[in-house]
Amino acid sequence: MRAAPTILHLDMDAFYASAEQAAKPSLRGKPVVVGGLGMRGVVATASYEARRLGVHSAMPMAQARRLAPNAAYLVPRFALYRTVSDQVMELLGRLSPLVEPLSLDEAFVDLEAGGVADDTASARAVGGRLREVIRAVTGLSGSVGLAGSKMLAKIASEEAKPDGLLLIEPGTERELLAPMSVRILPGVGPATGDHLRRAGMTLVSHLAEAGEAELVRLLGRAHGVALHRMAQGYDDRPVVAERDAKSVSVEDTFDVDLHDRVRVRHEVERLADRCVGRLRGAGRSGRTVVLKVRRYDFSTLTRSETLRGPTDDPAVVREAAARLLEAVDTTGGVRLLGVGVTGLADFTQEDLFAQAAEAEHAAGSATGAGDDEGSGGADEPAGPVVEERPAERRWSAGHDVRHDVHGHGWVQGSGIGRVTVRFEEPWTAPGRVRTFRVDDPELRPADPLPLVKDPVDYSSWPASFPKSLSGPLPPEGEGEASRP
DNA sequence: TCTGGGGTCCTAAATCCA
DNA sequence: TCTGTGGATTTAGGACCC
Repeated sequence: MRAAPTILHLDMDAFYASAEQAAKPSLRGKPVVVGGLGMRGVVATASYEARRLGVHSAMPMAQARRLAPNAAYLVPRFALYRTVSDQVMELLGRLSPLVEPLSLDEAFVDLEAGGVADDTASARAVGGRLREVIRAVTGLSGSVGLAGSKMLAKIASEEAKPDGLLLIEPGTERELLAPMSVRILPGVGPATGDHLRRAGMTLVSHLAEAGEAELVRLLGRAHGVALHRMAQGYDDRPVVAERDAKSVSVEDTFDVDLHDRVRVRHEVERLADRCVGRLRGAGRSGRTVVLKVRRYDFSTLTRSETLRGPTDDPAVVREAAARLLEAVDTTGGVRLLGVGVTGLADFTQEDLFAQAAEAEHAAGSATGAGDDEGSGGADEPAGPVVEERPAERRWSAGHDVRHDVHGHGWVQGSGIGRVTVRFEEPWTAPGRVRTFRVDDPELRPADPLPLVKDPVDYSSWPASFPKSLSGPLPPEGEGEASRP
């Protein structure tokens, strides 16, 4: 364990929901729930207003609607979140070459490796400034945890939420952890938590007292040893930048269970194509193809097949997935299908063969430009299934639009030939609502607007601060959450 | 009243091989 | 040649994370 608390964990507060509130002034201060709107959707993020009503992530959407019938329900807009995330990660990258993103809204930063902090005071100052800059650039708040290890930095940011900063002083780690629930430790989820509770261990102090041998007996080698160390506040995992993906997968849950075997086969092929599209988009290839099937009763099984060498050929993956499906009993219905590829490589063994072959008969088997993300397999294999694309434009709730007369807005809802739009921009007051025919020629889909109109120039941060923020450093912990 | 989608890591059994 | 051992690889499943 390093002496100084120079590992920083940043966690954006209720990220998706906050981004939607920043984009849509009329939703600020109101409960907002972002997640899948289908009949089998779950909550991805709930705003703090919605959390007060008992809504939390991973909750079935139907349950959320009962708890918060008046909340705004929105589908996630990953393009927007990724844009904001990129801004945040770029700022973190200025603090240190060692930035480890965990998701769109979370990352570790090794401040010491970046040379921007080497003691408690400087770390706290950098963390505080970072929060200011993130707010100025993105319009959103993030919470910061600072400690001598990843685990403790993450626990600190968790405790600091929302919109706070917490630094764990060196030497106070064990007493801080001791009275906390075992569930705060990374790797202790519902199952392990239950397991430990049945053994009489609910607090971190219980784990430390139990001893390594006992935990290993209970949880197995790797988990037991790791947990015992964590319980004592000991964690020397380094911050690792740029970790390569180890697998690529796609999956779909269907609104109603699939019973038709032909349809199931067809969906598996589509998933295989989508998976390969993503794989190619990342410039990778993979050797092991995995099929995932969730049945009507939620029982889940996987089947996998390892090829002789890595591939990024859609036909190869499709055929492997189809073979795997042959060995699966789907009577009773299929709830979810997934296709994945693991054993990733940066090259394809068949590359040379494929290139030679393609050069030969230039008439060529469909190279297919299969790199499109999302929009689904463009070219269907010849078959009787002709999917009619709905001619009517789709206006999905929450998405941005532009009207020739009324300007920028977002879709509040649509149905029976009508679409309702609220006209407002991130920097305007809450706007008016108007309703149009779905085929109104003056109404078009639009890209999201940036959340901040004229961001202060932070291009030289952290080397220097703009005038408006270059006052003296706040005294210890001012304006930040203090330790409970 | 049900339970998303994208990943990671660990375990254990079976199998193969030197 | 027979037997045993130990490792690596493949496969399936489970837990966990955001």
